[in-house]
Amino acid sequence: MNNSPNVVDLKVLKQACKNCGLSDLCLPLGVSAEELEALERIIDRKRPLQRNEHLYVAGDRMTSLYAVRSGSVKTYTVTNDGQEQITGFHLPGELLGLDAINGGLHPCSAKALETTSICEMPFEALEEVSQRIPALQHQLFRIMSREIQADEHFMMLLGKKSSDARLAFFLLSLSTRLGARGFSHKEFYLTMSRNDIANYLGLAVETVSRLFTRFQNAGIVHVRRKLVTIERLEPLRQIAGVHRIQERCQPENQDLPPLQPPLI
Amino acid sequence: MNNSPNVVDLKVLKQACKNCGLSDLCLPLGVSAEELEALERIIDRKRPLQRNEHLYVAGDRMTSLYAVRSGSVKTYTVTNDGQEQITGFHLPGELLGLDAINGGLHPCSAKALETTSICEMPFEALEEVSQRIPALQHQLFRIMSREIQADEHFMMLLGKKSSDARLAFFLLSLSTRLGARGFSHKEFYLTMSRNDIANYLGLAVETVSRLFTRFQNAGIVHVRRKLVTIERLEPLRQIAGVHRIQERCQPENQDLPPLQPPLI
DNA sequence: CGTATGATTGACATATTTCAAGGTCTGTGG
DNA sequence: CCACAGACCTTGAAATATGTCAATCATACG
Repeated sequence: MNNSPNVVDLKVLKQACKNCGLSDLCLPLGVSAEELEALERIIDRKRPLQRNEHLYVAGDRMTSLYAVRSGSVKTYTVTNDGQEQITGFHLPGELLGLDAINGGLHPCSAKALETTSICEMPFEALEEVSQRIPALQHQLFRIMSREIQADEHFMMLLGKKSSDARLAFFLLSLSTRLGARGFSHKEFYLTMSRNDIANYLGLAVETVSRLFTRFQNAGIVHVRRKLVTIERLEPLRQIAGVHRIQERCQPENQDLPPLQPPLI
Repeated sequence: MNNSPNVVDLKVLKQACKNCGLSDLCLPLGVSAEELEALERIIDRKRPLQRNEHLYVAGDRMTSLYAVRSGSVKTYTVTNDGQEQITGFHLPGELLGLDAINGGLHPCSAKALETTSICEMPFEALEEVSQRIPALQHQLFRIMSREIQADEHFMMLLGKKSSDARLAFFLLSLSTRLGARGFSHKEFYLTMSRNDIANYLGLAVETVSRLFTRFQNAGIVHVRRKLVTIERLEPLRQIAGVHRIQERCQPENQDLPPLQPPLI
């Protein structure tokens, strides 16, 4: 079935891009069938990570990029005053390690939030292959560009948006990304703790907790521990002040009471 | 002197990468002399922009990346509730437009803060050339990676740091970047307004203004309108809680009064 | 089951924003 | 060259969103 010359491990090859449901989210987008083979040859599938296991830690030499196949990963740095700062949560189909190309060392650590399987792509090989396959090079540029764009968007969130807008955005982002991966848009498990969410969004845990209760009392979401159900999408969008990227900006955030003010 | 076949405009060619003092900050880093020629052939130098002139506006089709040659540029989006959000200030040697590769449209607008000259690099040509020149491809990956890394760092600033840390970081960042470009580390003009700074740092103008006075009263910087003089670097670093990237993290932020508390 | 960890809730503290006023440049046109 | 207008910046006082501290509660896990 697979005529690759270097059959090291059947399990590895079975999981290659061709048969991966994520291929349209991940690298192979826009890469032809033959080109895919060249790509597959360099991609390795690591043993799955257990919850809390590290994929790499800050300071590690960067040798590969990684794609999440299933599960989820958080990346974080430790600031010099010793506190953790989460830089991102990564879902299936998303790439990890792009921030390390520049310096050759990982500036962040990456830790599995649940049992997670990962594809490893040795970076030098990836560069070499993308040297031969324009579509792959282009795709890599696109992926990095998308990351930059997302970061800019997130900077706006942190710089200008209130706590409720941040949480709403966070939930919508998860919903959209999980939806794109074939999971439910409406109902999902949070694989990260409230602490992680707060940390990521630049808020205190208590604030996040209060917001969940407020959202729930307002009938917008239902939250039971880690399980989130989005009940009404539109209000959530309003709260997030969604900024549907790539759309002409018309003031859409007209009225709507500010989420039942303090909601005493 | 230049044997390029398509001599359209002498002025353009005179300004090519080879003679550009910024080449070690900009694309050509790590590109050999011959390779440089191929690169130069596609780089165009636009007429300088006047203050407040746009290089592109959000929604424009992306055709080129741009490098700042001299002057400075701000990039910003307008959120759907109509307020501007500045996503970055760009100094000589820095690239613009990386966030647009993904969608093909510029998600931000770019506006000159002063008279500014720009190199234009048609993106398709750039991709094609970097297909042939591994070092250029690598350099592009690195530049995008660096951008991602910087964004992550900035996210931490916005999410976790106090207003004084933000302004201190901002001043240090300008100082470092200007220094790398041959300008003074210690004394420079702010080409952006207080409003722009506040907007960028996620603060109110008034807060920025007060912080400048506080820093000045503490003898850390001297500020007279747009002219900033850094008097004492270390305290500024302490306030910023510098996170010297790529260094082993040891708590270095020990004591030092929190900038003469409220400084009544 | 009991313990530990994470989540929630309340009361209080505070950094930063908002509102309001006044001050200071800078460029323009007389 | 001067006067003026408008933008920009600074400062103070009051308001507020969010953080901090502390206690309780729920859940998961050994």
